[in-house]
Formats: sequence, C-alpha cells, structure tokens
Amino acid sequence: MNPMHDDDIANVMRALGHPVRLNILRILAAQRAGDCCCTDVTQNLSLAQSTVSQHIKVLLDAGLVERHPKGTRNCYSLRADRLADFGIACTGLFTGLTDHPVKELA
Amino acid sequence: MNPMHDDDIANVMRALGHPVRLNILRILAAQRAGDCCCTDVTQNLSLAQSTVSQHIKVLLDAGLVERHPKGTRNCYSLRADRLADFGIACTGLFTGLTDHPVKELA
DNA sequence: CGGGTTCATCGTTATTCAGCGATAAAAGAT
DNA sequence: ATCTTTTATCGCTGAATAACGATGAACCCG
Repeated sequence: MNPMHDDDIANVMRALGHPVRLNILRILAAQRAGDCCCTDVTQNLSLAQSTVSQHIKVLLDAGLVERHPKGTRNCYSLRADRLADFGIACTGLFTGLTDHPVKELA
Repeated sequence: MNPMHDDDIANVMRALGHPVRLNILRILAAQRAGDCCCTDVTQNLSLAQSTVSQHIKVLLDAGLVERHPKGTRNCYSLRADRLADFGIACTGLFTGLTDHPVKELA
C-alpha cells in the first residue's frame, strides 16, 4: 500500500543478505503455517540453537517473519504481505534504475 | 542465463543493504553511461571521498557496477545484466517462498 | 619538469555481525 | 512440586563494516 522507503528496503536487503537466513525463510515456507518452531529450524541447519534464534530475530526485526507462541514453543511463519511489499519495492527499484530517461538531452 | 545461487544472492542483497549504496546506484543511473566518476558521486552525497570510494568498491565486488578508466578519472556505470539476473533471482525466490505447495498432504 | 586532479588504498576508530556455550524463564508433563 | 522441553537472552570472541583523514600513484596540462 504505502511504498517502502530506502531505509526499509535497505533493512530488508540486509536481513536477506545472509545465506542462512534465506534458508530459514525456505524452511518456514515448507512447513505448515504456524507450526515451525526454532528447534525445527535448527534441526535443518547444523548451527547452534542460539545462532538460529539470532537469525530468526533478524528476520523478525525486518518484518519478514512473525511469531506465534504455542505453549512452550514459539512458531514462526512468513509474512506474505511484507514479502509482497518488498517485491514491489524491488521491481520499482530495478525499473527506476534500468528505465534510464534520455540522459543525453539534459 | 545461469541462475544465481544463494551465496551470490546474499552477496548482492548485502551490497544493496545500505541506503547510501542505493543512492549511488540511482546517481549512476541518472548520468550518461560511463561518464560519472567518484567525485561526481561524492558531490551528491555529503560524505568523504574515501567513504564513497569504499561504497563503490562494495558495489563493484558485488558485480552491480563496472569501472571505465578515463584518463585521470574512473567512471562507473550500472551493470544492467547483473541487475536483470538479480531481479530474476528475486522473483524466483519470492515465488518459491510464496507458492507454498499443499503442505498439509505430507 | 612541476603543479593540479582524481582516486584507490592504508591506518585508525567505533560499531555491528556471526557464532558459540551457558543460563534462566516459561510452559507442559508426571 | 519436580522434571523436561523450548527458547530468548547474556557474555564472549573474532571478524567485518562504516566512516574519516592522509598519502601516494597515475594521469593530464602548462
């Protein structure tokens, strides 16, 4: 709805700027929504649980993921709305960069 | 042509994960191709020349920008091919995340 | 040759990041 | 009430980032 501005875009880009976090997003996408907790993610990643928790926090802070507390576990799922916003912002960015106007006529 | 893999995508994302670098790309896009040098960029940015040079280097290493030495100046321009590759990789990533298959039937 | 530009790089400082183990809190199970 | 599971957070270490000024190399122009 409201377009993301540069700081938002940069924040999301930075959050996506680590292969482990890309993997975490894919892992979350492959699970039933709201049924994937930190240990589930950790078992797919050969990293310490605390490290995975930190990465998830980065995704949380970037707004790409949301938390659903379920008893003793915290389940995570993708925020499709934010992903869509970011996709729109990306195409806007790319076209803005590529659709160079007639720069010769300045 | 060949799809970017995760490390490439993450590298580009990290390179784009700073507002100043987004601005640099826009500045380069607004200039005649191959006619924008480091000081030109610096004059639009209120940052030290060395800092701008560093940011440009990040974009160079990410393959988003290319250098054209012209006498005593180094001119920079966007690499449209890489931007296109990255755009394709992004949409592939987003659809891969959003087009969740029927996860209930596992 | 000598002076002026342009620029990447070096050295420094402060901040952030990535990874780990350990720990404590919260909630469920016995 | 006690034990177990899950998880976020703390403390730590090493590496990377961001910013700057200073410097030297490379190139043009007198």
